[in-house]
Amino acid sequence: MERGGTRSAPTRRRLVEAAVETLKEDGFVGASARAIAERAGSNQGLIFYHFGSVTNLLLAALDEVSAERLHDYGEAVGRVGSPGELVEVATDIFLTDLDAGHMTVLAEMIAGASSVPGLGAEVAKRIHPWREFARSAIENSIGGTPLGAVVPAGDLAHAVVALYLGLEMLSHLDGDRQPALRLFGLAGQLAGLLEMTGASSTSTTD
Amino acid sequence: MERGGTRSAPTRRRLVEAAVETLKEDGFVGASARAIAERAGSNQGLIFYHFGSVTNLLLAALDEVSAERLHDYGEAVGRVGSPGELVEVATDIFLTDLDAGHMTVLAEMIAGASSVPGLGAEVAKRIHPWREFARSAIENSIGGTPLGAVVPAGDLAHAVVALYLGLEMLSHLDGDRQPALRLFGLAGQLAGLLEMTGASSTSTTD
DNA sequence: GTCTATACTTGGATAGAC
DNA sequence: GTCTATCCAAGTATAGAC
Repeated sequence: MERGGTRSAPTRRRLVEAAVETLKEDGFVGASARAIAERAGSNQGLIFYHFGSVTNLLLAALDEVSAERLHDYGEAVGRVGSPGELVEVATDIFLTDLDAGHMTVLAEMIAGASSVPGLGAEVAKRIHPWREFARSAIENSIGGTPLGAVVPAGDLAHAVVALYLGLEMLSHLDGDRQPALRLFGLAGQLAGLLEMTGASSTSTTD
Repeated sequence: MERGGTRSAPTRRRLVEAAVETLKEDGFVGASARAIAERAGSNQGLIFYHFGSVTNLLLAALDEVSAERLHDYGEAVGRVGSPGELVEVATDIFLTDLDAGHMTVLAEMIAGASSVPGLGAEVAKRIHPWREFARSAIENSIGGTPLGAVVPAGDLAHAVVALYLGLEMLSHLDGDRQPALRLFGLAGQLAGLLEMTGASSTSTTD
């Protein structure tokens, strides 16, 4: 239901969506005010009216993707206990993100941050929740196990985010997602092995 | 010792070096013909004379870094046997690359490839040797062990390159190399564990 | 809030003098 | 092989009409 009077932000939203799409398809370099505005079906000047600068719009795009992804991740991981299940869900998430290009937005913003003063800190701020989410999911999965006692969840989370990012970039580069797929298969096997050797944390009453 | 007559390619080399530095400091977006030429102390037009386009110069820069790195890697890994030693050497290499910004060149080129048609394939071509090198080093290290029988070296190499890339991007983003450092420490511990449980491949005559 | 028009800057690329 | 000058396209950003 729409209000006839103000209807405050349809253009703003369209610009953000267009910015996301442009980052996915044309990368950071291709994400100019003109390119984004054209994709949004509106004009270039509105970007500066609504966001002040192209950079701010791109950050809004990153916020959008970040929020959406973290929401979906939370739903997916909510009902996960064992490491095996976690890997299974992570594989699913990874493939979804890869095909939809969600991570491309992140990767392009990180790389682009090298070129725009001050952007790095803003991007870092927005990546922190991803790492924190991974840490929490990992802790819930291996927190009570011997492995969890040896390997700090925070460090592992950092590695997972980095690997996630690197795999996306390589997959995107030559359009081949097979190597990444095989890796997740491998991770699944290792997780299965882990569940049999170490004590699992799922519903084990001692 | 310099020849007085032709002295064929000093400018060309200076441009390549300047391109490398510019990619490191200002990223793909900042690596314009004018910015590179200024850093090289020569003028913009020479880039097109020598390389035809900025993109070609950037690829030459990537070639340069790639060749130099693979050479150094080869030297370092040449005398490595056990997984523990491999991790040790890898840590050293990683820190060197991180501080020198070698991987930044790679990361920026991969990210920038999204924006320039045809660049992706060229960059992919130049990354292939890195993966192949990693595969070979891994195979030499765990090839004869039980782990090597379960985990394909090629898949692991892909993961290593991806992780390497991802860690560089995250470290570069917020200027904090501590998380990456802790990870390598962790990897060292795991490798040590591996050497004790599984059979090591180093000089074991049965 | 949206559109058109425009100022200003930077960048890729070429021509021509030296 | 190098430098200057220049063209043209694209980018950011603002002003002002609607």
